[in-house]
Amino acid sequence: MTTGHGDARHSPRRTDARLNRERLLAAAQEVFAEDGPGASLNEIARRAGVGPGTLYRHFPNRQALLTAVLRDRIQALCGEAERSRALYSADDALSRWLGAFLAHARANQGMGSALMVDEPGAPGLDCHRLILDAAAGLLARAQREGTARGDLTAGDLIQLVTGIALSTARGEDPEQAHRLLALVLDAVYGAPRRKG
Amino acid sequence: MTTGHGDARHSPRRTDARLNRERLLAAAQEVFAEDGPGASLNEIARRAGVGPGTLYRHFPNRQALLTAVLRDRIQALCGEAERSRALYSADDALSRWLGAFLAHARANQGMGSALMVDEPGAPGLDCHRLILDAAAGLLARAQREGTARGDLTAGDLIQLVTGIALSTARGEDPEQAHRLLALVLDAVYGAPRRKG
DNA sequence: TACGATACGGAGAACGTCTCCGCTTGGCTA
DNA sequence: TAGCCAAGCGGAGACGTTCTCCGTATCGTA
Repeated sequence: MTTGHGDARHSPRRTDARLNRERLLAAAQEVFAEDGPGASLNEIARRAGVGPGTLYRHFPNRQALLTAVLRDRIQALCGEAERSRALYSADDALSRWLGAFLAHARANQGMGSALMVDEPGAPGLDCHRLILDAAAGLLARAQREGTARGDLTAGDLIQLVTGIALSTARGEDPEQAHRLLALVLDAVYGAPRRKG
Repeated sequence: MTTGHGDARHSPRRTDARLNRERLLAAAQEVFAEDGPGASLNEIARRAGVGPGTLYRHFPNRQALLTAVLRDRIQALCGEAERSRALYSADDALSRWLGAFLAHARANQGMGSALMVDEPGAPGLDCHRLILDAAAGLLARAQREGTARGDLTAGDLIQLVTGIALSTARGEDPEQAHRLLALVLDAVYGAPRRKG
């Protein structure tokens, strides 16, 4: 893995700038977790101990900041897909990973989902493609070696699970997301049913 | 049908007030359709030709305005459930109505969905229950007379379709929502699959 | 140590939500 | 028809948020 690739792209030359960037990411992680993806960027800057201008120089908009915060986790999530692939059967690997993806999207109060849904800039695309590729790999294998139905694209699958995350993100029933995912998985593994 | 019931509850005594309320609703319908549920309330007031204060007296918050705008459509939607019930088989009635519900939620850019997800105040509850009851009626019949699986609640079903609406509301592929709904319907009518 | 590029920070413009209160106006009563 | 008064209007303005601009401070280098 090219360790320096993703990081070097955004790391400033001066050490104080790099430090501020890290402080901003840490603060953003906190505040987003508390107040959701619509949290005040001013508050993030304040908690990071920098001015608003500094925040906006490092991250030109909310989306860029969200993407940066989630980048590591999403990379980890997609790495998990590889491991899942090695450990479990084709169907189980897909199911488990979708569960992890759902948990991730929900834990971030739809932030990750926001990345999938809204994509105003290029930064979101990275994560979108990353997730899409991970899902596509698992799905293709489940279609080849498992029982997943063939007429299903990774994009649709991700969109559906993203929808579950979005609609249950603020709900009070913590089990609901699991039930809905199980329902969807039933469809994924069930034979396509022709409609008369 | 008690025609005056829902209307009388909110109609002001003075005619100018009632007129302003109607103007506000019309403007809100326009602006929400253009800019989504996060549209500027000031802009709505401006386009209605009233001051912001007037808007906030009639509708204390965004949610109340959203609810009022959607109220008629939601009532119509739920009325459609009754008609569907009479015209089609149990399964078809459910499928068709869910399709209509999805179209409604998407057409409103997640407004209707916002009603389902966020419910800070009582006004949202009306619509939520209305929709839930309509869905529950159709689902119960499809479970009794049709092939819908028994371990499924109307709440879960609505939440799932709401999720489709949310995640596809801003998407560019207009067919995706239909595909996702079809997939979900496969699960609804497929036999529950026990997981080892 | 001195210099120049780099980055900081906060003032402030623009916009949004929502409130308050003095003025207007509709509808009832005589 | 005239007059009263409560219901209702509207916009100024307090306050929060996003995002920009530019004078100033600081880092890294020579």
